Amino acid sequence: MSEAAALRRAPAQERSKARVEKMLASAIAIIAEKGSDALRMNEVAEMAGVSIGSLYQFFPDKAAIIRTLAARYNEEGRRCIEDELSGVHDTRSLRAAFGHLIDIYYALFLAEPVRRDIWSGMQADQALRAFELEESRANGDLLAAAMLKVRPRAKREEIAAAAFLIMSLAESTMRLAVSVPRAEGDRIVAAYKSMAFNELA
Amino acid sequence: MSEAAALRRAPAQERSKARVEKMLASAIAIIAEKGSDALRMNEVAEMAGVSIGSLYQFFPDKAAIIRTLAARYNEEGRRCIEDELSGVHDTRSLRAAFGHLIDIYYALFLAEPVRRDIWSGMQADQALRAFELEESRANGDLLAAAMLKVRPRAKREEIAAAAFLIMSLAESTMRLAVSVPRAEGDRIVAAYKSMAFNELA
DNA sequence: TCCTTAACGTGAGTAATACTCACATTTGAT
DNA sequence: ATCAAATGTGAGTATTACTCACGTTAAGGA
Repeated sequence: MSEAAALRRAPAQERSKARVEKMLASAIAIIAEKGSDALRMNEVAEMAGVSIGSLYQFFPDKAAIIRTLAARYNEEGRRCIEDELSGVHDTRSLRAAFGHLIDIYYALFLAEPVRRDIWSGMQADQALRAFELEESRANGDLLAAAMLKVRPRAKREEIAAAAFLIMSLAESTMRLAVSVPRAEGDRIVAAYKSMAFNELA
Repeated sequence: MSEAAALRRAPAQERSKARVEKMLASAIAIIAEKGSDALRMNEVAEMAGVSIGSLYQFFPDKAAIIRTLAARYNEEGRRCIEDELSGVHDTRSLRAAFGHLIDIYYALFLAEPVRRDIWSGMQADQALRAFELEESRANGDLLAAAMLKVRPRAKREEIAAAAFLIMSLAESTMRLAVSVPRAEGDRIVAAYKSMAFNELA
């Protein structure tokens, strides 16, 4: 899985597996409390009750921690997308599925501020920004497949670009929406649904 | 102006004014060559031919340099927006103006990679992210005014939210478009125009 | 049960870099 | 000419990501 690539060495024993999870949980706790800008490797190690050396035994660098967490959030999002789009067979169901998907995403962002803070951490590193782009592309491919079902005669390249854009901007919209007062965020999400609906089919 | 707030002390004499400009020019050169992740304060000072102390005499921290550069790019963008939207009087002219605006923006992003790299630098700091949000809001207000001219009976709050979103996502779209091969970028920009058109009026 | 080996664990130490500060120099006004 | 304010300097400090030489534990074979 994608997590493996981020790790310097996969934990083989149960003992170390639990320790790695504790490191990640500590990182989440710190990000939740102080934001990803304030994530300090020594603090992660201390909170997890391990030495700084152990932390680096498994994570090659700080970006690897951010990347691992992002991969988990992305995987959760990916499953939502697949679930929602699997039953699409016409324009009506595509729009319904997409609208539902946006609602779920928005609820996730509202409930878990760490989701947004992780993203901030991702932007600090060139490699992480590239990773984020790949994830959006994968999500775009899923949407493109659903759109092609509904509009089989459309140009594939245009559908692919539109789908990529729609999924990528959905993320941007969520980050924007949770950065402003709730009432305004709701209006922003509604506006995005409206924008995307016309482009879907 | 907004630059003043970013400076620790405004240069009063001609001599220092020129030196500050040289510092900014050096920062741009470094970002253009190696990206904003690789911006080093000592290198900026060295390239500008000043001591590290002089650099900090005017810029309180690294973020201030990024912020000053971003403010200049934003001001240029703001003027484009005002110019284009000033003549709007109906749906047709609003769409034409917006389409033209996007084309200009895209051309700017393609011609000046530093524009995108500056943005990456902005995301590294909480205060800079907040600054970026304010800028998008200001741009959104300009668009909202034009939209209200065309749709005077619409709810102001909804127009404001839609305009804010459209301008904010326009930036996101540009960054995405210049991150992929040119042909794909063109399709993405076209898709965004199409999405936004429906929401404008 | 003992031995071997690989996995795991440690934390003082290194390197890079943002930023400071005590002091020197230059400029403009009187 | 003289003073004060503005400007200029760079060695030094603080922070923090990351290393490495060495110690400890667990699993498997004899």
